[in-house]
Amino acid sequence: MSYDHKRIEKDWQQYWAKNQTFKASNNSDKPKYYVLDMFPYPSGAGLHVGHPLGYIASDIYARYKRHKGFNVLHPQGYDSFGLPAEQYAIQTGQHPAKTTEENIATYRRQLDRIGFSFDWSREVRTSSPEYYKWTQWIFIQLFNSWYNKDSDKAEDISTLEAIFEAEGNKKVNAVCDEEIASFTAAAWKKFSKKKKQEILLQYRLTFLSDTEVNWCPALGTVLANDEIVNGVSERGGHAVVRKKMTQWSMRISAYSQRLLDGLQHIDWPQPLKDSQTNWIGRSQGAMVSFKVLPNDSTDEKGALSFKTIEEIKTLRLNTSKASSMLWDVLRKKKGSVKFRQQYILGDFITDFVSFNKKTIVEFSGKEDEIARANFYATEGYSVVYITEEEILENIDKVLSKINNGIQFPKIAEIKKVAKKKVKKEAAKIIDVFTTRPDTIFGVSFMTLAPEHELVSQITTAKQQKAVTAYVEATAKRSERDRMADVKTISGVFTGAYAEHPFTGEKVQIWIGDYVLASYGTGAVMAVPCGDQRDYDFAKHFDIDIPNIFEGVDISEAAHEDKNGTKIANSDFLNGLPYKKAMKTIIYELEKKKIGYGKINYRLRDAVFSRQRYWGEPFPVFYKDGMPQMIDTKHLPIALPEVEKYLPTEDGKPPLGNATDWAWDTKANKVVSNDKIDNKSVFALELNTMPGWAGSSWYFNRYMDSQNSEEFASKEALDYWQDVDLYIGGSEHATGHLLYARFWQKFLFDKGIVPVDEFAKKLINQGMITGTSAFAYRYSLDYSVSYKAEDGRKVNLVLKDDFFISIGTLNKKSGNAYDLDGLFEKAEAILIEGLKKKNSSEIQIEFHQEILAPIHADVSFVNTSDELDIEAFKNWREEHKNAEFITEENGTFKVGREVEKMSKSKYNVVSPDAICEEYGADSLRLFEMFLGPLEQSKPWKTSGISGVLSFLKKLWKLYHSGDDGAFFISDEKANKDELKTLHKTIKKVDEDIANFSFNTSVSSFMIAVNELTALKCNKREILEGLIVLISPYAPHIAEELWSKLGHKDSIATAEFPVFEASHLVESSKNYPISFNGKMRFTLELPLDMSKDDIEKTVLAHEKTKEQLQGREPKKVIVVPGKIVNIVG
RNA sequence: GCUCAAGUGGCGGAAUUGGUAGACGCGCUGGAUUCAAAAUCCAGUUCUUUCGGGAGUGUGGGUUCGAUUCCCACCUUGAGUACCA
Repeated sequence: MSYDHKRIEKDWQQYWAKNQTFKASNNSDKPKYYVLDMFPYPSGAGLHVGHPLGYIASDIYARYKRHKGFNVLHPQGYDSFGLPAEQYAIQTGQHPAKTTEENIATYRRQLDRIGFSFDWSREVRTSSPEYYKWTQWIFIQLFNSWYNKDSDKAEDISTLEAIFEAEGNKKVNAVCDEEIASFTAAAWKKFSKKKKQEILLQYRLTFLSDTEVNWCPALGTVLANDEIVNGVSERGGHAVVRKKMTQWSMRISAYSQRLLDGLQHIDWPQPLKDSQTNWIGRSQGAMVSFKVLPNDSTDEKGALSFKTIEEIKTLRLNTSKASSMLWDVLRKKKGSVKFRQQYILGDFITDFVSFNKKTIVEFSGKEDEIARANFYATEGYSVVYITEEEILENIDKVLSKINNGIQFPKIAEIKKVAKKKVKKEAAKIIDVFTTRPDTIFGVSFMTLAPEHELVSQITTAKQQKAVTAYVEATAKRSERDRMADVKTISGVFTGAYAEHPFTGEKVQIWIGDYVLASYGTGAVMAVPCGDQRDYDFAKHFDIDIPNIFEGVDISEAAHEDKNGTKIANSDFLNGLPYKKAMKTIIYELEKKKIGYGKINYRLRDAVFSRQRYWGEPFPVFYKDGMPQMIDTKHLPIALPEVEKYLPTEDGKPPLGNATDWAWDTKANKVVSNDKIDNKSVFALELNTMPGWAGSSWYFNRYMDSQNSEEFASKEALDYWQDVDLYIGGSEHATGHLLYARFWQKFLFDKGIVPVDEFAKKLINQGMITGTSAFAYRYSLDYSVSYKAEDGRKVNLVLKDDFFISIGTLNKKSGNAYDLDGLFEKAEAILIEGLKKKNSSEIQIEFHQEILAPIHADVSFVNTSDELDIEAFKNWREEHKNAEFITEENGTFKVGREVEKMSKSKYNVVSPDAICEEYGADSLRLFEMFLGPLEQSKPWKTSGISGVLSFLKKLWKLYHSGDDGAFFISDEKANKDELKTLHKTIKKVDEDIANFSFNTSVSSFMIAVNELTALKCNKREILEGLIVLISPYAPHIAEELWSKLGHKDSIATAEFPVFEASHLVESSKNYPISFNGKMRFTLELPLDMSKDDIEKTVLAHEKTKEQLQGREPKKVIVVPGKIVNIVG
């Protein structure tokens, strides 16, 4: 009976499904073990052989742990919200849920075929309402929480309200918006309900704010930082621009330090930890305040000159094209909204104003913007800023922006502006963050980001023009441009000066785009002698470079090394090394109240809104412009049906197309938009959650995935605790893996989960790349000219394509293949043809020889790299008549190159085809055998024959009867057989502990080869052997196990126990080396003494031969290991 | 630029508390079986050689009786990051 993988694998897969062999129990006497894979996004293309690599590894581990007596949780599910299904919906109109459902079915079929031991009863799908009910629930928990820095954890918002009630917000130490005005308990009590909500919103862990976001116009959505690669969208490579929008954000920054600290307690790959550390970007330093000196000439920054009625009339006539376009639309606005153009309000002329809606529409970038904004704010107007470009680009969007502004007046902005007004009246201060406050005496200028709010206020009249031009130029430059030329130094002097806080000297204030508005305070104190960028800037603009380092030459470059140098020319810091100087200066700054020690993080709060359809809807409605959470007992808020999946015409997200998307607070259900009255029925949030929402907590849901009452029961959470082993790709380092850690810490703070890190150990599996096949096309152009009978000269241009086999190609020297034979042939054909035309003078000219590699589908290539020419010809019309120049033996060899596995490169190999031809066990073994799990390695189908023949040999060991019948002897095993078995047990135990699966496979091969040589068919050996192999090749293992007479699945059979006694040897084959080079070996007893070994070796004739009469200088004997003779 | 990882036969890779480099497999070569092919089995396969041997783990140094393994410098490749003050 021969090995029939198809029958065996089908039978056992059915058996496992029927008996629920891998269903994990939530209570067991066994110790628990949780093995998790990163769940897949079910794409339309299905799986290729690269995808299951990690799943196979985790499955082997899970099965191994079951053999070792653990209660194993090994679940699987789908991260099924996402862009591709939505893009497909936009193109075809097919509902993303349907596409997703179909793709999941394909995935499931493919996964089942590989024989994974998943507990499918716990499957989750992020897009199913039963699941996202709890994603919404977590969102509400975040909304109802604030971060208390004193207790260093998230707390319920009610504790914050209690504090406000009792003592106002002065003593509150929270992670919150930076600009919150302080208030007393009495003031708090007097605030309106709305005002209270506004204030609380600034403290919540998920909050609404106007943030600069990465807007991708092509995708019509906002992207997170980690979704942008090289300045373009990760998906599709579309341009990304900065844009201000009202968005939900997650206050992940509150957890910066804890996310950093937590890394020390988890066993994750160092490169991954490094990249998270890098992403969080902690830097220790100090905040320092610099006072801006008043400008010498104060007249030019004063109020606006008043304009006469005549002037205004002229203004109205001379409006720009964009302005008149907008006015044309605004004047027609229906209902209560009535706009006026160029209307005087106080000292200012508004662009457009609506009195009854208290809304002003202004073109951005007015010179007196701050003064205006202050005035408008104090008068209670909300301002919508627009630009000419926006109008010209899409006037409908501008209109919807204005509508939005009317509907939801921007509270935050009014507040900020109001505060700015207060600030403006006081002395202007530039705050900077620096990691080197110890170099403060080396400050010779300051640089502000062009976007810095003070720029417009401090610039002198003389510099105004240059500064405005520079600010505008920078704003226009895309992120990509700015990134592309890092080398160019640019900047402009503002004309203003700051006062050095210690020396009192005047320090020039510049603006420059090397300072980023989004990091620190958007301003730096420049120390050219200690920072290369400041140095370059100073050199470029000829600014002083004072040296404050003892005995360091700074004539060529800045001195950035902080250790081993002492500070000089720095008053009280003179002679101090870095660490002491840091301490001293921070002490001085704090004493003078002009600064303080501070730790800064690069990690930004995460934008949580997406303008998409296929994502979790927010459980949020808007009342009086303020977001309100829907009571958790009414969850889930199901995704509404829409007719179109694109954004609406007025620029709202796709959910704006839904007709039933309003919340009835009396009936507590979603109702038709018609019913919105803003009394009891309100508009629901139109954004959806980002892709990372559902994946940030799914590992907890698996513990109790069918629970409809709770996120997961306390018992389940307490039992499973956390993931013991998590396997997935390294591409999620700063996305999923950071967000998931953040949510876990939050849930831990709230007492919902028992641990604050969700995965103890994580392994990044490498990528399996494809091996593309190439046929080389030789393109030949030749022109023929001849004189026809009538005397006319005729030119013919002909073209021929040939494919050349790589072997033939390589045999030829030089860079081009010698095509003499072909030319002759072509010539003959032509001449033959032309003769018929009775031409006399024929000239043939060969023009071009182009050699181009063409991808050939890897399925046309056999194990010896030979192309199936017929299949290749039929594949593409243009190759149908091409000629093939083959090897001498008539075969056609393709060229090979390793590339990423992708459809467009025709190198994708599907696991289905492999399972069909070689079987799932072969696939599993081969993927492991390819190389170390964490390494990326190329797939080459030809290699799989090795593991298949291993399985056949294994099968034969158990079928040594006549005609290959199953035959096992109950005889006692001999020493050699036991040695082979126990050697293998030891190796496999070690390998699995080190996740070195590739070497276990080779030790199985060695074991089977040895046992075959020993003609071993003994139960004592073969029962143990098959349990060893079962995690790797479970189907054949089950089959042989049942043939051995077992009624139960092999899944929980006890793993054989290693006994060292079987490996004890009595002698050792010593390598005898001379000067470290091994020359021969010598079999000696292991209990021989050092001296005896030395004597025996030196007496050996081969030693004498090697020494050729010389006396050995030294003899090194390491018993049991080696003998080395130094001559 | 910075950070990290890795460089070993024709190919995937094995060997590190420093101790026989190339396990295991692919491919290739020869042979057996076969009318033939597939499958299977046997032998060989780092390079070089005057068949005694010699050289050899990216390059150049160093430590050591002994280095793929440890140290220093450099080169190459891959990944991440990008003016982070």
